[in-house]
Amino acid sequence: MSTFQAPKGTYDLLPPDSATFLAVREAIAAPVRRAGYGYVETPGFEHVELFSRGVGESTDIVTKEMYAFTTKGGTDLALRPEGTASVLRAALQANLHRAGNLPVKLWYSGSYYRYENPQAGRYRHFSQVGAEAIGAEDPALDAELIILAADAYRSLGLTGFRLLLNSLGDKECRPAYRAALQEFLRGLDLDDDTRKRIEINPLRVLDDKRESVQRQLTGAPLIVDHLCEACKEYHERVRELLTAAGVAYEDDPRLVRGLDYYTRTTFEFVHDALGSQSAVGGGGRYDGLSEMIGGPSLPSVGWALGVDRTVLALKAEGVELPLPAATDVYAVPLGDQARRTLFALVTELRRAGVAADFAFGGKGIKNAMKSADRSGARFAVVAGDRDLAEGVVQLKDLVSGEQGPVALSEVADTVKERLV
RNA sequence: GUGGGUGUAGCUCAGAUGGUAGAGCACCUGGUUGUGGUCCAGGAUGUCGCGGGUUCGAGUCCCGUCACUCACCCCA
Repeated sequence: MSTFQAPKGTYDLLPPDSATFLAVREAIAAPVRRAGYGYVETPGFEHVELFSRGVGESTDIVTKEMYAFTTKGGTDLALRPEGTASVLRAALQANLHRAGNLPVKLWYSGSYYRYENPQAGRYRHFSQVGAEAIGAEDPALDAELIILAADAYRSLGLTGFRLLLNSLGDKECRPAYRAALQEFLRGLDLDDDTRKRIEINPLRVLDDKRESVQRQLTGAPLIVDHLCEACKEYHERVRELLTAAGVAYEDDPRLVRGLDYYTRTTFEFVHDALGSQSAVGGGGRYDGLSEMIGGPSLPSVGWALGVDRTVLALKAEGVELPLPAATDVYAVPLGDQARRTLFALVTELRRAGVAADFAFGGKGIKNAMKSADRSGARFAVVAGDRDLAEGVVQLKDLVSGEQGPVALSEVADTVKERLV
């Protein structure tokens, strides 16, 4: 232990667990890559305004969870609390939407930061893989993204997740619904903070998990009953396409989500074995966000899936990902001559595409063999003067324990053959 | 921001009513001077989170503090 430890709400990714994280990131990314999404990487911080205008002044994310700071030059920046606003900003800045090939499809993978009290599944520094389809209004696009996310979870072997689906309406129908909801909520017995929320963002009151609040919400007007024809039609198409693709969903008329930019389709993937922080991923359509941050009208849809929480979900379900061995061959030299020869052999094996490692540090054979065992390697290559005089090494199968001489020049081919 | 729980060996954790700190696993050495995983024999390991108080004496009781953790809120 050093004097320092990772800051509150953060943790280090270390072997062997870190391999699972990499695998999860890749498993989530694979389906979107196959669907024509291109990789985008944006800075870890942005102008604070991008988030306050994009994500919404009334959201918790902006009002209390942002790591905001002022630079020496007087610029107000914030560590990114989410990905969508940055990605859209980057696309607009580079005029990707003018290349004439809408939608612009992008995916990303990175770290996000929120100043919150940590608890199970909730960290101040967390990882998301996200995908955004910018500049097209088409229910098939909403469905595509949802299907890709569901397929990603499935490919990992997860079975305990559910998909919650809702529509939040658009600028046609949402204002009327909002007013109706406000009127209903004002008549309830609620605390001051919640009363304030009624005026700023009434929809989010529906999401309150406190029982005292939920009890009063039973007769609340629901957005489903207030959708305009266009939204109703759109939502119905999304649902049809999901069903046709074999993706099960649950209609959740109370699903709101905490970011202001969502319109129409919203969804959340939840996992029931994760305790309080059950959302493993979520997203939705954000038809007005581009204009909010000074761009043209670009109806878009996207999602972000939490890497940390997906890993927790795998653990909760007892799913072990099939991770390839980090090392296939471990070289154990006896004596100086053998060190030179085997080190060269290790380099040769690596260049031939075989994962190989070497007993560094001049340990004794017993220790070196123990290291070979712990490396997870299938084979150990042992050689001393005796073997080298005959131009061979001893190739030992660490699973069966069988060992035999192999000509030095044939080690690579032999190993490759026996590994498959 | 607000509550609850927990801090003892590398890890998981025992240590009623205060009396000089333990187990399992892991680790190291040897049995095998050229062989791991099994087995056998032996071995090392602690500012008992930190600071103060009570006491002849505190891992144990009291106060404070820090860290971790779970939950509210919110979300990935």
